[in-house]
Amino acid sequence: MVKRRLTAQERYAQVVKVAMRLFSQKGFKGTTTRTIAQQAGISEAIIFKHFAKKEDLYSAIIDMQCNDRQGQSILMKRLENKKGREIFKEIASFLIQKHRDDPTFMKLLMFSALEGHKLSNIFMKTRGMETLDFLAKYINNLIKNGRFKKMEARLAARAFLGMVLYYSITQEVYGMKKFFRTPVKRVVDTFVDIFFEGMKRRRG
Amino acid sequence: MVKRRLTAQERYAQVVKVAMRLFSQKGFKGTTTRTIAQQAGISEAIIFKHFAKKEDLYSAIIDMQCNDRQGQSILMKRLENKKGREIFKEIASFLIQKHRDDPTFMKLLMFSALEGHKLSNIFMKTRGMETLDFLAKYINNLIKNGRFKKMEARLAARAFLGMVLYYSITQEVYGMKKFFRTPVKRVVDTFVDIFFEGMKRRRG
DNA sequence: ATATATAGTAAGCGTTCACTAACTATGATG
DNA sequence: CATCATAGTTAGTGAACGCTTACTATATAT
Repeated sequence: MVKRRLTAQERYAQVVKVAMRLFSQKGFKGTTTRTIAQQAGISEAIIFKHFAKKEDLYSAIIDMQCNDRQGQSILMKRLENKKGREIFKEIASFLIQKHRDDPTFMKLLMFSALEGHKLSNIFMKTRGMETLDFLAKYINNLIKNGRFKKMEARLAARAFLGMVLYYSITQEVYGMKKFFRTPVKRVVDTFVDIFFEGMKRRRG
Repeated sequence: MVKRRLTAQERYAQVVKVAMRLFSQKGFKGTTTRTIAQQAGISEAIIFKHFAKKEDLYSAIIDMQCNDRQGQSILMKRLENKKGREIFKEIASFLIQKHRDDPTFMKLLMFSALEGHKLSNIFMKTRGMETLDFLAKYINNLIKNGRFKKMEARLAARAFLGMVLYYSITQEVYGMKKFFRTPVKRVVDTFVDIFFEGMKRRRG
């Protein structure tokens, strides 16, 4: 088994991947370039051939994550044949499962926001807002056709995303999954039921 | 203006306070003992007279925060004359306002969870669970007297806290307050309305 | 086969980190 | 006023940090 020499692009991508994992586990300050090099199986100098400064690794991660529409398109496919309550169920279970299977990006985003890097800013302004607006738009439709009561749609969207994403944060980051092992389906059903019933327009 | 020499206890408390502020701004790894000393107006060596290791500052913060029942008792006083929907409104506005006025502890807790310190673990196991159980118990009462539908109370409590706390996180940590300036009252009314109506038992 | 571009390494640079030893200044007490 | 416990300082320590320099190994093109 001989290690093939990687091309610049391959190595670049690998280092970004390793850095992302480590930043999400230990934070930017908590991750050393030495460790990144070790985990990537190369010498430190190689990292600095590709990235002038350690900080530049963060920019590369931003590019990668902001351009990666894979997760979004998977979700959109899953939403195609759904409507009403099922839309919210699909979104909730998608998010909870995604973060349960791999909390890397969620943690990275939290670290980024706390450490004041641009990643969280850029991501929130683009992808975060997209998600919020998508939900708000959908909620607005339900308001217009009278199934939901009049309501500030974006605020309602934040309420829904709050239930779901704070659940993921407490489970995966705050370690609640050691104490609460409720099946995803029940969690989703409960959250969506509360939200959907709470949003319903009622006569009288 | 001559600086009085502080007693050991006074200095101890001051250093903990400064450390807490800095840890919440820059994280544990991102805060140097030099900076703590500077901000406290003393030399580094003094810190190590009180705390054998930098890590011990974290333990001191845990003690301080876990024993501080001030916020909780203020909230309990405010809840005394309230019932029904007003309880949830009071809790929501208390949490949102508290974190808006001073997000220090929220950020500290997030950093602690991400950096894997004991603070978040201990706090969640004690105070976090207390809050959750308080809410769950209250929700259970409303279920028993038939105003709320049958429901896993703890999960419902997490849904409500999720709306509220994720709102605070996005506002204060993810920088959403630059874009969303909705008055607290409207946010609280919206969230509580969704939750309370969503939880209501309905005939038929 | 040889030249050339480049992936990769070894070794160490100056700086900053957590932490310490050896000392000095202050203030309360007799 | 002298004593003495202790709050506080100065000036470092070795180790670890981000980053660089000067070099070697390997794949590819002619």
